Amino acid sequence: MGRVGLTTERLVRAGAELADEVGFDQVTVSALARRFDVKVASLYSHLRNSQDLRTGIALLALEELADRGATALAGRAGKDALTALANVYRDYAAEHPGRYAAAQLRLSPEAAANSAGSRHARMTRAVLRGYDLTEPDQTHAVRLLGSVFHGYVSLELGGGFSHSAPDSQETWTRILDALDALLRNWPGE
Amino acid sequence: MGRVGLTTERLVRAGAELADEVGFDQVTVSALARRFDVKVASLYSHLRNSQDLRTGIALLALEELADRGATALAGRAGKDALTALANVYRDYAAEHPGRYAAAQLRLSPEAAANSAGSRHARMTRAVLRGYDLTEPDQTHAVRLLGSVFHGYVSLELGGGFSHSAPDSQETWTRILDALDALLRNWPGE
DNA sequence: TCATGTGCCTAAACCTTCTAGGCAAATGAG
DNA sequence: CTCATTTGCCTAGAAGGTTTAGGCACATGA
Repeated sequence: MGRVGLTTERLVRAGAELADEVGFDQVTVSALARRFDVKVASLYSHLRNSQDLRTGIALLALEELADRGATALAGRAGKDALTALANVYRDYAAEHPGRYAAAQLRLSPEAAANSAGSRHARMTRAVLRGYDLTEPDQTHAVRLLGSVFHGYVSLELGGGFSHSAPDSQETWTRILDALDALLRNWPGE
Repeated sequence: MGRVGLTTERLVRAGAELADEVGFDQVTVSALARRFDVKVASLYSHLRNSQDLRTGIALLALEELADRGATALAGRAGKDALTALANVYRDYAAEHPGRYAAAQLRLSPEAAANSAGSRHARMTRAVLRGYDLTEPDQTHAVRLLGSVFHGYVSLELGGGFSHSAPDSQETWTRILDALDALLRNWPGE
């Protein structure tokens, strides 16, 4: 039996693909071993445990999302930037539902610190530079946008908006309009 | 060995408690059997399978949430109603994190039809009666509120807003102010 | 060409899910 | 009250996932 050339990197990537195909909670060390046609124990030279694999997929997803966000925001401002960033999350979730689910994994403090989480916060702040908000309102707005993006995408992914009129795309567009209006006219205290 | 008096009902309730204590994804038929000091196989007279248990917990959580919502909305309108319903979700998630996680479970179409899901949609519509929205804007607004409530609560539960200023309660209050302002001034097309 | 280390292996323990079949306690009919 | 039936929890066991320990062989660099 020759060597297959396993690395943590390759395992995490394959795990991410597996997650998109069968769902994040069906990602198992055994299934991954099958995919590489290798015995299960062999993976434990590259992974501390199965949680390690899941964390790796989560970190990968967060990086990919941040990369897409950075690209989308380049050269945009105001509502254009808002829409672009919002669509990054929604489109990524549609293309990679397993990875998106992974990105919601509760990370340990150390893992969170090493994650792209802060890039996401910074991107949202970048969007808000197009609106006239100062602290602490800007932080409130960052959290609102995070909530809406995450909430909408995960309800949509769960099938919450399918099979009922009006269609989800229409609502999405109108919600972004509404957020833009709200940010331009943020209520003072 | 006497009989313990297991029923599906009791198992689901105990499963919900277990979920709140150790997390929804740690809820297992084995752990439940341990809790009743009974052999695992005994539970299979009352549960078709472990997914059945999880679904039962999800349905219980949705009912409890809807009950709390109905109580909170009684006699309230406008922003008062908006705040009351929003706090139902947030407080329930804080008190019962495992059950709240269960409520996010992707249900089969049949289970969803038997769930309290439609009560939740109706409650949100009831809140919106205090604002001047007609279809299809009302549906857009229902979806926005669902997204914000769910998104905020799940980010908060995941620890997203802890250990950074301003504190989460402050943001929550300001987000509800902002949503109220937005609904009173919903942008037309 | 040999020494070393690494990669994947076998073996085995332990846990969770789930099915089949059995005994005994509870229940209800006569 | 007694007996038949139902029901509740049991033992046994298969199948699959996680994880550790230890081994052999292939790759690498001296």
